[in-house]
Amino acid sequence: MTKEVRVRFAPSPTGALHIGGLRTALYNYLFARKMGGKFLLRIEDTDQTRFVPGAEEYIQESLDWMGISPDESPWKPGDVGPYRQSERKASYMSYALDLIEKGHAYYAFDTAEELEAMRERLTAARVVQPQYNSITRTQMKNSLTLSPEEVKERLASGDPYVIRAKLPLKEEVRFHDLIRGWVLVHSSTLDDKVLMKSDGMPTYHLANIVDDHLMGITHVIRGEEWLPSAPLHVLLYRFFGWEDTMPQFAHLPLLLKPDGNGKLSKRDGDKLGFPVFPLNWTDPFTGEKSSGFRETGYLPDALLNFLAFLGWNPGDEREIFSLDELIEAFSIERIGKSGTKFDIAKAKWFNEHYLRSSAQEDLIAYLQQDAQAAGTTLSHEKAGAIVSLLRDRVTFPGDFWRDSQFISHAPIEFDLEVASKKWNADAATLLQAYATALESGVAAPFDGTAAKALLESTAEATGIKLGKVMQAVRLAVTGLGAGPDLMEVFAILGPQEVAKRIRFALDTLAIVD
RNA sequence: GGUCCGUUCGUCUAGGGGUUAGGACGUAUCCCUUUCACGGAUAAAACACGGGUUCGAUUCCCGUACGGACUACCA
Repeated sequence: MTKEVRVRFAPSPTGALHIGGLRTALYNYLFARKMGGKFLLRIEDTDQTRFVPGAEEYIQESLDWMGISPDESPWKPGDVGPYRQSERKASYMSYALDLIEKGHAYYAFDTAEELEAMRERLTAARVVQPQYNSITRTQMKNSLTLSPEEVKERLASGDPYVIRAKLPLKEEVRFHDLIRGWVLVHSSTLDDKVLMKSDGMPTYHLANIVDDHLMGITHVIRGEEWLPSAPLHVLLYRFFGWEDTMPQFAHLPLLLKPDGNGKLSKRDGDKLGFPVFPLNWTDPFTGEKSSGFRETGYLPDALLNFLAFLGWNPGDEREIFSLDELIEAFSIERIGKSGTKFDIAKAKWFNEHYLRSSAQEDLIAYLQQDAQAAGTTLSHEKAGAIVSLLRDRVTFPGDFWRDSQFISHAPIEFDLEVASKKWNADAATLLQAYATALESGVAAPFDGTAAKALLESTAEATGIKLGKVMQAVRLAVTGLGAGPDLMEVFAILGPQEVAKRIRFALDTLAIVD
């Protein structure tokens, strides 16, 4: 029997969860579900200087909103907790000491100034890459160069120190990445990374390996930015003697800027006018606000579908996938290798698709909410009519309210360009007659068909070709030159309101032809 | 600079030694239609470059170019 698949999403709570992080979480979730395994959330808060209040909750809420909640998390602990690294602090030191005992790590007492001096010295000597490594450590203050007595003394007197990994001078580090294949790195290009910081907290590298091991993680699916440090991680597994249970790695291609070059960043969203975060976020320190996909009007299913296809595809030509279908179709092998530019137009297309297939009642609820927020109320019936009218023409739920303003408000001014082209004596004659007919009372129900029949008979009676004046009719009643089916609009407005608007237009618009 | 990773239409991608290099978004045109959308149809649009290997390379290999990540007591 094979081991149960366990994967984790391990963000740091340093701000709003980036959309790229959300995609990483999604892929982890899909893989876990596909394999019948578990998806865990571990908060990597080992850098207390960067901790941002609210960030954890933001991560949780984002995942919940997307429908990809973890099976185990700080809020839903399984039996390998705690799920916050700050709460696991006590355990890391013993692992670091174990490494020292095995000869794979050492104490280092160098001050920031000494490290800086070392880098300057190496740069001056034209060393291409000044780093703390198997060569330079022989000239630094650490437990490899100092006498055992002095080390003991410094430790006892509370001298600040870090623990560094002792990397081999010459060794090929080779590991298999599920997405990239074999990756080969020579240990001489690696440096002696800090494992334990002087504040007693582990760095990412140590905490990550220890926790993944302790939590039984079988697959590490993370961003490509981790690829360069993966060899160090492999070495650490080896040092600990955990190589046989080392997780498999899969390094995801990055999300890139839509235009030029580089990794997609917060600024891009601001600049190009689309969100790069799942939810709205206000930085608690600077007060800076960032908009979210949710508040912009993206449906979770649409965002899910869009995100899944940024770097992955099912291998056939289907594009619309529910979460369940994504789970069914997902495989790590089909994740691409190259970076992916973020194209918001495609996201909109997905959103339109999902919006059109949404339940009528949901859309009515959106519209009624917006109306309420604007200080009015819309009856369920009227909201329903508006939703039916606009359903195929909107991108976001908020568009229902925005694009139906002409229904809630009679025009006070008219599109002058359309007026100059389309408003003429024939139109005025027809509208005059139509308004009179409406005012003299119409049989209920006044639906789109009835409105149209009456308009057609009026046109016939006045001898005016309807096709020639339709746009003028629209202009008179809505103030606009284009829009949804006019007769349905009339039905929603009702005969009295239509007549009233026509009278106003007749009084206001000058005949130019 | 160094190390590592990558490169098929504008974008997301399928494909893979011999194909009219397929799909989707976007764009354009046409149809539908009282307008605008929706929908339908059609079109323009790609294998970064140079060497190999091969009967044949977009596909395999090597270079070059370009892009990206990393290069902290951040993750």
